[in-house]
Amino acid sequence: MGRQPCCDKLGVKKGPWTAEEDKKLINFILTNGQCCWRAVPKLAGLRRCGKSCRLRWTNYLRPDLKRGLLTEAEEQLVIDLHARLGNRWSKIAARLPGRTDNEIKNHWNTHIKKKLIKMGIDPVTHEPLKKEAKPAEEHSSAADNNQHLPESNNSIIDHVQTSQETKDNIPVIPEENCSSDESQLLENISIDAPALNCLWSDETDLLNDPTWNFNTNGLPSWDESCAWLLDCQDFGVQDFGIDCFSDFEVMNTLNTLEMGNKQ
DNA sequence: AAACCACACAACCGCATCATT
DNA sequence: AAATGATGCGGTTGTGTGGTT
Repeated sequence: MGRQPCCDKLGVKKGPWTAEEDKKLINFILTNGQCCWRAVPKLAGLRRCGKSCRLRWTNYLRPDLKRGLLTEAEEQLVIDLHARLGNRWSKIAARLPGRTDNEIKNHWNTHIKKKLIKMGIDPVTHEPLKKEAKPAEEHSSAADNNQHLPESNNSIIDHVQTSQETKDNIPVIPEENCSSDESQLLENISIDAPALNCLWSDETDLLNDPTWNFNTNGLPSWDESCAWLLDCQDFGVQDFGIDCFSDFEVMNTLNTLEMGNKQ
C-alpha cells in the first residue's frame, strides 16, 4: 500500500534550522495555531516538510520547554518509567513537563545508559548485570524490549516500591489515552526520594499555574509565550498586540532563546 | 596551533497507527 | 473493507563543540 512521501523531496530543505526559518514557523503557529502540519510549510513560506516543522516546533521552539540537563530527580523518574514502559519515549516524556521525547531519548542514550552500566544495572532489562552476560548493547531490539518488560524485579524499582509501601502514593500525571494496562503500571510508580517529591509538587504547581493556559486543545498560551519569543528575536511584541508576560514564561522563553542563539 | 577524537544533541528516516474517503 | 493520507513514534545519523594529544 505504497505511501507517498510526506513532502516533495525536490526543493525541500534539510539540515539545521536558521533563525529566519524559526521566526517564520513561530509566526505561523502564533497566528494559526497547530494544525495540519502538512500545510504548514507552504502557508508559512518554508521550504521544509511538515514533519520537519512539527519536529522543530515540538522539540525546540515550543515555549513551554525546559532547557538544559535533566535534574537528578528527572533522571530517576526517567529510569523508573523506562523500567515500566521500555523505550516508549513519548509516554515517558508525557510525564516530565517541559521535556520532549527526543530530549529524553538522547539523555538516556548518552548519560543514563552509561550510568546504569557503571552501577552494574542492565539499562535494557533494569536487572543487575551478570559478568558473563552480553553487553547491554547486544540485547534485543527496543521493540523486543517493550515486549519483555521486567516484572518489578529491578533493583531500583524494587527499592522504590518497597518504600512506596510506607509512604503515601503520589499521583502520576493522568494521561487520558493511557491504556488500562499502562495506567495500572504507572499507578504503581511512586516517588521515593524527596527530590522527586519536589519534582511532582513543582509539576502540580505548573499545571495549576494560571499563567499556563492548558486549554482544551492541550496547548499552553501560545500567543503569550510565542509573542515574547518573537520579541526576543527582534520581531517586536507590539506586532502581535501582546505586552505582558509572567516571569515564568519569561524564564522559559529566555532559556529557549539562549539555546537558539548558541546555534 | 593543528589534528584528532569523543560526546551531546538536533534533525532525519522509515514504519506504525489512526482517520477519512 | 480497502485504499489513501496525515501524524506520531522510535531508531539512527549528521554535525557542532569541547577536550586531548
